[in-house]
Amino acid sequence: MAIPTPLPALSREFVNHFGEMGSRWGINRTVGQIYALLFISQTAINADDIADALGFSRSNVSMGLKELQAWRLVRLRHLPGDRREYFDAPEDVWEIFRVLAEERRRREIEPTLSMLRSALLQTPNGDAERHAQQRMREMHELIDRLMSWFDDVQKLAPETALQLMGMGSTVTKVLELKDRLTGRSNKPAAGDTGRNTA
Amino acid sequence: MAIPTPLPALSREFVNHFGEMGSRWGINRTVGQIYALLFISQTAINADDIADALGFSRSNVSMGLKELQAWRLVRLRHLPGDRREYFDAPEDVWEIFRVLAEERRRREIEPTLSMLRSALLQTPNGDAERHAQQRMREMHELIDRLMSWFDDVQKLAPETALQLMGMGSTVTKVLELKDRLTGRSNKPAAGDTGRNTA
DNA sequence: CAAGGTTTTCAGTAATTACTGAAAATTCAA
DNA sequence: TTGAATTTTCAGTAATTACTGAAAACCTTG
Repeated sequence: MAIPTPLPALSREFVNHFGEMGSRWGINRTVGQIYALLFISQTAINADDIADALGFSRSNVSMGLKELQAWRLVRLRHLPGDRREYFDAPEDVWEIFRVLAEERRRREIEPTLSMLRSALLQTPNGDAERHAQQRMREMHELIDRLMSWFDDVQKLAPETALQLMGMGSTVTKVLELKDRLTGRSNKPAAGDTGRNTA
Repeated sequence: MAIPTPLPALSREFVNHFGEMGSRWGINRTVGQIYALLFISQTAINADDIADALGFSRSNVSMGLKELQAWRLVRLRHLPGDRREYFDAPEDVWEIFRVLAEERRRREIEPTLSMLRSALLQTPNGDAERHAQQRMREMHELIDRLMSWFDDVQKLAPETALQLMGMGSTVTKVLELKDRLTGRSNKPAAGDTGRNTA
């Protein structure tokens, strides 16, 4: 179509917001807007329509879609009798969150974990390095715990996980009870990951 | 000192890594390196020493420290008999994580929540907008749940929270038990936040 | 396998962000 | 209050990242 259909006001706001927030989230304006558009769209759309709707060049949309695919946030679809590629965003918002968390972990956390692991294997030279290494150990330990806990939560089915979300205070109570029953301190021994396999 | 003391190899690696990852974490190289240096440092250090150690201009360090203070990741100290400002990073890594999560939430999530809230108040025009609004509702609901759950966890003392981290699978078991006892479905009614106030 | 439709690549350019040095502002002690 | 020590600001420049248009590559099907 020659004159691109302007987005309705509500959608426009949403799309613009994602564009602006993009930089804070580590993606660029284009990518943010494309994702927002796909997220609220009722049907799968093709690259030309996206370019029209958002006023980006076709090549920019192509790159943006590539990045969104790398993030596993959009799916490539094919419509019968149409050679063009259509895209949509998965429906289940919990699943979207899970994928996002997984990708961020892979890109933003794993590299640091592996740097820390290698640093912890080295022999420190002098007092300053010994202290530095100790700090790295503390950081590694924290990330490690956060990650294995996240693994556990991630394994849960969506409904169970959502239910867990609402149980913060309840869980505390359970822990208190457990402590009272077992009458032990919470402090795990050094080197213990603290994970409960029961 | 005229010739800046070169950082020991181990520290150098850590600092460089934080510099490189900085862009993925939404901070720049300078800020990442400054934070890394403070994190592993045994003592508080002043801006000139940071500039020397990392080879940045004094003004760049000043800006970097300002940003780290805005993130509440570093503290300003004063040494008796020295007019210069010294900085250090809080010790407790769990506390650091908490502050970081809080700040990211404020900067990266709250603006979106408030945009969504305002969008949900509007009256949709036509089918497309109605669907778009429904999607926004789903997104809002998810974020809302994640955040109130995070509030709960955040209230816990460090030891308890760390312990919770190790309990993912156990918590699932508790939920299963509860369901078996009460014999009800997990699906909360629409509009229900699902939070358990018990 | 040729042609038309479609997507991707990439070199060049625009826009944004990071960094510096010099100057201004601030702080504190004398 | 002055001035030396220190920090902050900011205009200019460097470096990086985003975006475009044109051309190349990649299909599909006639």
